[in-house]
Order: sequence, then C-alpha cells, then structure tokens
Amino acid sequence: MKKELAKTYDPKGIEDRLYKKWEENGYFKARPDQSKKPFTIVMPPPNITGQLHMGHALDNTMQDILIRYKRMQGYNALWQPGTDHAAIATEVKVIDALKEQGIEKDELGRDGFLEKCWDWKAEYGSRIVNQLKKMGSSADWSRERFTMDEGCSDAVLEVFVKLYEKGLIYKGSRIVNWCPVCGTSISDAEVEHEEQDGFFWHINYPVVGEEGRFVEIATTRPETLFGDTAVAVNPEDERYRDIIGKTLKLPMTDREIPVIADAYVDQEFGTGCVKITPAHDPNDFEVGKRHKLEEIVVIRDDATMNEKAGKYAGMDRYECRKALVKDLEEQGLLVKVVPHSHNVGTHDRCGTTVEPMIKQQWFVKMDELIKPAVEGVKNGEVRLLPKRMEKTYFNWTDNIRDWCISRQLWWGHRIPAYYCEDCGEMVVSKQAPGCCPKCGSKKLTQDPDTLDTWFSSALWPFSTLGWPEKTPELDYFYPNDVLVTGYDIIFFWVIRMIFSGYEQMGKAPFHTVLFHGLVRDSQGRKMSKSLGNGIDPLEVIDRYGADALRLTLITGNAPGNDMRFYWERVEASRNFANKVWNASRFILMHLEENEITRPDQEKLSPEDRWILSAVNTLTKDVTENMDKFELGIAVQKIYDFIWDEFCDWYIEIAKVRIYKKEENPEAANCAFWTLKTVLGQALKLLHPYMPFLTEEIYCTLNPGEETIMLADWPVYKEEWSFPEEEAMMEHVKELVRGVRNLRTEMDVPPSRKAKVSIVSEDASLRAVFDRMKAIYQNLISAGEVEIHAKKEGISEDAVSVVIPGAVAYLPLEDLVDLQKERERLLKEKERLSKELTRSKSMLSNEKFISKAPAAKIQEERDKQAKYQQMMEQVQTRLDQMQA
RNA sequence: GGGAUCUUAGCUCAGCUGGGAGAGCAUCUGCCUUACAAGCAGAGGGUCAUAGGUUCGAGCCCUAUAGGUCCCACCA
Repeated sequence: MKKELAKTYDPKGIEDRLYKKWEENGYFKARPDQSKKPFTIVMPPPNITGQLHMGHALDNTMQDILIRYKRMQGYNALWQPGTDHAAIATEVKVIDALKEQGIEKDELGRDGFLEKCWDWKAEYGSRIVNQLKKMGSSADWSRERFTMDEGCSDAVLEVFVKLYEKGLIYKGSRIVNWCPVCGTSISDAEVEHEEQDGFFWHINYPVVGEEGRFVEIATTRPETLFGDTAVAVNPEDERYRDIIGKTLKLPMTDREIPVIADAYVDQEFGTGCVKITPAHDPNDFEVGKRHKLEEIVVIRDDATMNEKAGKYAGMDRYECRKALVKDLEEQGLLVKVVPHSHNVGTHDRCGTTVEPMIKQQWFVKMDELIKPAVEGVKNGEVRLLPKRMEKTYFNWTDNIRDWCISRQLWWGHRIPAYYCEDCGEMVVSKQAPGCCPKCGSKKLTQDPDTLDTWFSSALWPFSTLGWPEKTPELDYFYPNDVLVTGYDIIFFWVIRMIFSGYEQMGKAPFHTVLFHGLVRDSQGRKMSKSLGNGIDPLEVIDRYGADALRLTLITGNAPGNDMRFYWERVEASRNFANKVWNASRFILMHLEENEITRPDQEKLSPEDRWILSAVNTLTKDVTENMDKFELGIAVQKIYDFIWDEFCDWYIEIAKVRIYKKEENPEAANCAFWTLKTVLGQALKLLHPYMPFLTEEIYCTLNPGEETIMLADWPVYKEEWSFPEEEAMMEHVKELVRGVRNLRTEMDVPPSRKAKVSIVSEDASLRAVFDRMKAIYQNLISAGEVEIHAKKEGISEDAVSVVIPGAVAYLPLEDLVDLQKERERLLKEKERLSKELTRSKSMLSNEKFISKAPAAKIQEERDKQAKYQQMMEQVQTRLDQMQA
C-alpha cells in the first residue's frame, strides 16, 4: 500500500485525529503498578473561569514534555489533572452574569447562589480542559479532579479540623485587608501595592486649654480622622517633649484625644506627629494595642462612612475626604497640602483600593508550620529551579505572617465551625454536631465564611490522590516528583503546598519545582485583557499547529526567564516541522519502493557510521539536558542535528548511493537502513516536544507500530560510537565548505562543473578524501576529483583553498581572476596570522605552561601546528603567484 | 527601604561547573539542484553596559557605577 504524504505539513486534522487515538487507547492512563517506577506531576489546576492563555500553554507544554519523556523511559508516568474552583474569581463572574439578568446575589440566598455557581462550573469547567487537550497534553483525564469535589472537600475539612485541634488555626480580631467591592477580607498575598500620586494634608489639632496652640499632623488619609484616638510623637523628639500627655481637640468632632509617645514615629518624616487610627491602619492598630487605645471604626464594609463620621456619614470614603478637607480649610485648620506619592494596596482581582479593617477572621499560625518547609528547601529535599528562586522563597518565609484564611464569600469550602445560639459555644468538626456539647441546645449555626481558595490548592498534591483515604494511588504516587509552575505564585501556592505536605503527609509533596517565567507580548508587556495584547494560543494552534506553538514556547528560553512572543518565532517553528516532514517524506518515498534489510555493521559506509555516531551522541546530550530540566537546550540540539547534520549533510550524501541503487543495491540498502534508523531515533527524541508531527511520521514509517508515545526512549550505545568517522566527516565538511566558498567568491556559476584536485601529504587524509570521492559531485558540483600527494600537473593558475592538512585546487583557466585570488589568499593569511599570534603568545607564557591543565596546553599546541601548516600552504600559493 | 534579575550581532534571546563569541529572525549575493522556495549555498554584522579586581586565562567569579525589569515592605 502506497502512502502519500502531502508536500507541506498540515497539522489540521492530523492533531485531533491523533489525540483522539491516544485518548481512546488509554495511553495517558497510569495505575499503581509495583513493577514500574512512578513518575508524578500534578497539574496546577486552572480556574473554572479560565480561558486558555499563553501562561497555561507554556506551563502545560513543559509538563507534557517531562511526562512524555519519562513515560518513554518506562516510568509509570502520572500527570494528575484537575480544575480549581477559584473562589473570588468565580463568585465575581457569577454575580456579574446574574446582574445582567437583573438578579442580585442576596435575592437568591446562599443555596440559590451556590446552585448558580455549580451551573457555571458545569458549563465552563470543561472548557479549559478541552483547550488543554488541543495542546496535546497527555494528562490522565480519567483522574480529573476538582478542588470542590467530594474528596478534595473532605481533605479540606480534615486539615482544617486537625490544624484547629493542634492550635494552629485560630479565630481572632485583627486588622485585615478588606476589599469593599468584593465584600471580603483577603490575605496579604492578594494585595498588590502600587505607587500612586496623592497628597499629604497637614492639619492642625488644637491643644486643649492652650488657646492658639496647635499640633500639626500630616496624613494621607484625612477621612480616617474620625477614628483617631491619639496623636503620637517620638519620645526622643525634642520639639514635642512638652506636649506629651496633653490633650488635643479632634477637629470636626467633640472628642478629645491624648498625645502619646511611641518609638514607631519617625522624627524625620512628615511633621513628626502622627494621628493614630487603630481601627483603620495596621501600624496604628499596633500602637493602639500598646497604649490601650480605643478602636473606633468609622468606615463601613462598602467603604462609606458610618455614623461616627457625623455629617459625613453615608458618604463614600473619597467623597468624605474631599468634603472634610474643604471644611477644615474653611475653619483654618488645614495648614497645607503637599503632593506625595505613596504605596496603596489594591485587590489583585478587582483593583479596588484595600481598606484595612478590624474584623473577626480565621488565621493559620505560620511560625511553626513553616519550619519544615524552610528546612526542606535548605537541605535540598525540595529543589527549586532555577536556584535563585530559593532566595525569593526564603525572603517570604523569613518574614512570614499568619495567614488569613477566611473569606466572606459563598463559593468555596465553608468553615466547619458551628456556634450555639443559646450559649455561644463554638464547635469545630467535620460533621455538623447534632447539639451543643455544652448546653445541649439544638440551635446551631455554621460559620458563614468560606476558606481562601489556596487553602484547598495547598493540599492538591495529595488530595487528588485520595487523601485522607489511604488509597493505593496515594501510596504509590506520593510524593510527586516535579511541580511546574510560574514564579508568580511561589507565595500563593508553592510554599503552602510544601508546608502542607510536610504537615499532613510527613513528606515534601515533590522533590523539584521547575519555575518558568511569563509570556509577554512582542514589546515586553504583560499580556492582559485590559491592554488587549493577549495572543490566544488556540489561534496559534489553528494557524500553525500545536507542535509549532509548543516548540516556540520551549526554544531559546532558560528556566525561570520571561519570554516575548513573536509570530515570526512561531513561523520558524512551523518551518522546522515542515523540514522534518519533508525529510521524512523523502525517506518514505524510497522506503516504499525498496525492501530494506538490516545490513551487517561492516557493510555500512563511513558516512553511515558518522551519522549513527552523531545521533548516538545527540541521544546522550538530549537525555542529560532533559534530566537537568534544560528543555530549551535539549530541543535546540535536536533541532540542529535534524536540520544541519541529518538533512543538510547526511541526506545529501546518501543521495549518491540512492541514485545509483541499480548499480549497487547493497550500498543503497545501507543508506536506506541508516536513513530510516536515524530518523526513527531522532523522532523519538523529538516526540516530547512535537508529539503530533512525530507520531504521524513514526506510524507511517513503521506501519507495524501503534504509537511513538510508548516507544522506548533511545539510550546511548557504545557500539554506535565512531569517533574516527566523526573526525573524518569534519575534514570532508571543511573541504566541501572550502570549495563552495571558493566557487562563490570566484563567481563560478553553480551550473558549471569543475574539476577538483586535492593535494595532501597525509596518506590517511588522502584515504579519507578518496573514500568520499563519490559524494563531491553532489555537494560541490565537482566534475571529477583527483587526489594527489604532491602538487604536480595542476595548472599554475588554478584557484585554491587551504584546509587543515590539505589544499584543494580548482583549475578554472577561463574564469580565474588572479587579482581576486590574491586578495582572497591575503585575507586568509591575515586570519591565520592572527590565530598564530594568539597561539604563540599563550604557549610562550611560562605561567600558562606551568599552571594550565596539560590537556589544554596540548590542545593549544595542536592548534598551533595546524595553523602553522596552513599558513605555509597559503604562503607557498602566494609565492607561486608572484612568480 | 530590602531583595532578585537583566544589560551579548539591526531585533528577540541562548551561552550549564572560567579555556579561541552562538542561534532564530532581519540584511546582502547566487540558486525553482528530482524531500522541502516554509527551501539550498555563501556573506556581512559584536571593544559581551562602564570602571576596577581575582586568575596563566573572564561574557562567565568579586567590588563599585549607570540604566531597565520584577518581587517584597506598615514611613503616617
């Protein structure tokens, strides 16, 4: 049966067909099997609100490469997928969707709203999964999990109760970051700080009992004045010593507040007098605690002023600020307004300026929990790649603060705390208690709050494997091996998974974390919806294929570095896919017409041995680099091998025997066999990177084989190591390149065949050139090739090129431009002379001779000898021309 | 304020433990050679940010400087 391959590679149709085949044949599935070693990667769960973006594409490509590689190596490779409920993100989206229908969240009630959320999940949860499949992701979809499915929810409750019982989760009244728009508290990690231009308002607070005396404070938030319960100065500050302990009249109110001394105040900054608002500023909160100050809340949850703000009650915080400043000015209490830029915290989801508020919230006590996570990275149990990420990691762990885990949202895991309506007792337990253990009352209500999304993601490496149940999967696949993720969620997720793994499982969740950077646009900007500069991976796949996208994302990028996205780079990747396709097409064409048998190794020609040796070396290099997680370097080597060595050299050389197969079928068979063998091996190495292309070709190439996905990963073999042939080919390449260059420079038209005479005093080199005689006609349009020991019988005005150990002559009587030839030789002489100078200066340096390694010195001596010999040849030619 | 990171060819980036500067794209020249013009062959193009230091030897290690990016941080 003859298989026709199209002239260009068209991924459309092929990709979907192959993916379907892989999935239907269950290639992605992994089950516990004690006879095989496990290799596990847990997929960072994309949000159910998500739409595939370049970050996902990169993240999943890297994971898929590792998984496919390990699977081919014979590991029982599990890529555990799933999705995240994304509490705030989803809740916001559902609320927006409801608003469009004119429905408010509160109208539906808690249960009604959750129903809508589940509807959302049902509708959109699978969308991102289908998009990941387009990338070729070979995750075990039969094990797909969801952070809010029954098992994962059970894990969340289990951990919450355990930590509570250990005293590591507590409920407390603290200053938290409050998002007035989302109506929930958020953790420190969810706050983004951005520099904003603002003002310093200098306000006079009158000193009670001393007419005309004021204390001038400077504030960026005048509207919090109503919550002031003191003014603080530094105890060392000479200027204000005498007013410590005095009382001030708080403007616009009838309250009086004390002047206190606290070292927190920086004398150099502002006026040196700070208004203290314990209820609305984290620092002031601490100061307030130290001085037992009252905490007066003046801002409501929706960021409007409450009744404590007097006539400003009901105004928005900024509205109030404006009105208040105007009034202060009218009363002559506003001293001045100074422009001042400062950092403002905003909510990373909605961009709203965060309001520090005192709230009852749940916290995880971090100081003890974090210790094994710090130790684990320090002692290498968990390796972060690239290594510099460890600094970022420790930067966070060294300054760790308790983790605020409660959210005033409905979509999420509800906190398993129950309150007795009669006696106020609180019970924390996985199951709702039937009655109050203290008073026996049946009136119990559950805490309305839910948990931070990251609380469940922190358990992902083991909750997905069935924990807290003791499943065979958990036993076999935990700990995972590698985590692949972006450095932007190191605090949110990576650290929390590590300490959760140690705490709950007694073991780190994985031994290696491979970080990647951000995919930016061509101008280096972050891709974002608001800028509209995002590039849809699905569009790239549609236009160029998933393989081209994958290759683009992996090539030329070091671990942890950001990259820029260019369509030109995708085109380059597509071109490579096409190159592989066409090389394969060429080989297939001939394989169909010829019965290929495995030749005896001795029958192989030198060039066959050379390319086998080269693919053998490649195999070693690629494997080593993949083991080091240097995916970009590994694929670059495959690319160079296929394009340069295999296509540009070997295939061209092999054509000589192929086109003469009638004369020598045995030699042709050797070429066919080598072509097929080397291509097959290269395809295997390439498969993790470009799964579709390689599968399509491999199956066509080997009609008996079902898939390349489960083929054995190639290993380095000693019997394919031919250093002599590799060295030999270097000479041949030098010769061919030299002659090609010569022809171009002397303007010899490509159509013109020319005789080439090679002169070398080295007998073994002559043998090498002689053995390769047949190929020159193809590679350098040689009409005829002669090999001599001495230059005799060669026309005096032939042009020549000097290569290491030999000189090649082209007698081109009618074409030779002696002047040009002379210039060429002089240029060459200059180059050689530079090399010789460098070599000589190194070798005459006594310190180099005495301190450098012997091998290095020998290497340098060899080079010198080589250049010396070439120099002599060039000089001889110049002398001849002179004569 | 603390920390990280970057500065290499016109552009985007590689360059792993220090031992003669690389790729892709772009540019120029010549080729529709029976796998591929999404291709082939050839060429040009870099004082590796600056200044010191360590070393026989530095793009790579150390110090400082300049500029860019990012993260963290409670100067009101």
